[in-house]
Amino acid sequence: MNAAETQKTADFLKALGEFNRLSLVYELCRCESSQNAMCLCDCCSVDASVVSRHLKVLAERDIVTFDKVGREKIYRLNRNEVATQLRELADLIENKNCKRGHHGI
Amino acid sequence: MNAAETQKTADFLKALGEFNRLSLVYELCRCESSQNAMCLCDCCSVDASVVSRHLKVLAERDIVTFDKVGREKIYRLNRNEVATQLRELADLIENKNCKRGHHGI
DNA sequence: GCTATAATTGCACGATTGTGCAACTATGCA
DNA sequence: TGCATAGTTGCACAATCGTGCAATTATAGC
Repeated sequence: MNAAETQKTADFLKALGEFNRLSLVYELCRCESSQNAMCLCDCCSVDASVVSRHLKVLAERDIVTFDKVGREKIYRLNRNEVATQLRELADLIENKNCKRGHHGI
Repeated sequence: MNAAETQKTADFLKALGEFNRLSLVYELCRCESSQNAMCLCDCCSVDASVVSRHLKVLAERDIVTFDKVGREKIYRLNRNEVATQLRELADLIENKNCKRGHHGI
C-alpha cells in the first residue's frame, strides 16, 4: 500500500466523514430519482453555498456525479463505485487479499 | 437514518480518513501479530505523541483495541467490526436495505 | 431586452485538527 | 533506590475546514 493510494483512500473516507456531506449522500441514496442542488439543500439546514461546496467535494472524489440540465445540476449517487470502494477496504482490513508475509497466518 | 446515527458513521469514517491514522490501520492490518505503540511509530514518520493521539482516536471509534502489558500497550485492529461497518454502509448505499419509496424503482 | 431562479465564488471568521516539543506519569529492571 | 523506557498531556502554532453573507455568473422564461 503506497502513500499515494493511502492518501487517495483517506481523501475518499474524509469526503464521506462529515455530517452534512454524509447527509447529502444518504438523501441521494434514499431517492431513486436524481436531485438538483436546491432540492438537496432541504436535507441539511445550511446555506445553499455550503451545499454547493459539499457537493463539489463529493464530485471530486467521484462519490456523486451530475448532469447539467438547463441551469440546474442534477446529482446522482455513484452507488456501485462507492459501495465497491468500501467493500474493497473491508476486504483488505479483513486480510482477504493481503499477501501472507513473514509471520505466516 | 437519524442524526445521531449519521454523526456516528461520519465520525467513524473521519477517524479512518486521515493519512497517518489510515497508515496505522494498514500497518496493524499487515502484521498478523499485535504491535505496541512504539513499533507503530515507525510506519508514519511523526512524533510519538502524535501516534499516541491518533491511536486514541482510533480506539475511541472501536477501530483498534489494546491490551496493557506492563508499560506497553499492545494494539490490534478490530478487523471484523471495521469490515462489517464498511460493508453495512456499502449495502445501504447500494440500496439493498432501503425501503422502496414513493417514486418506486 | 428584463427579471427570476440555480448555482458558484470571494471574503471573513470561528472552530477544529494535526503537529512538535517539553514535561510529566507509570512501569520495568538492575 | 535510581535509571531507562513506554506512553500521555499541556502548550503553542500553523493549516485546514465548515459556515454565512454578499456579489456574481448563467440560464430560463417573459
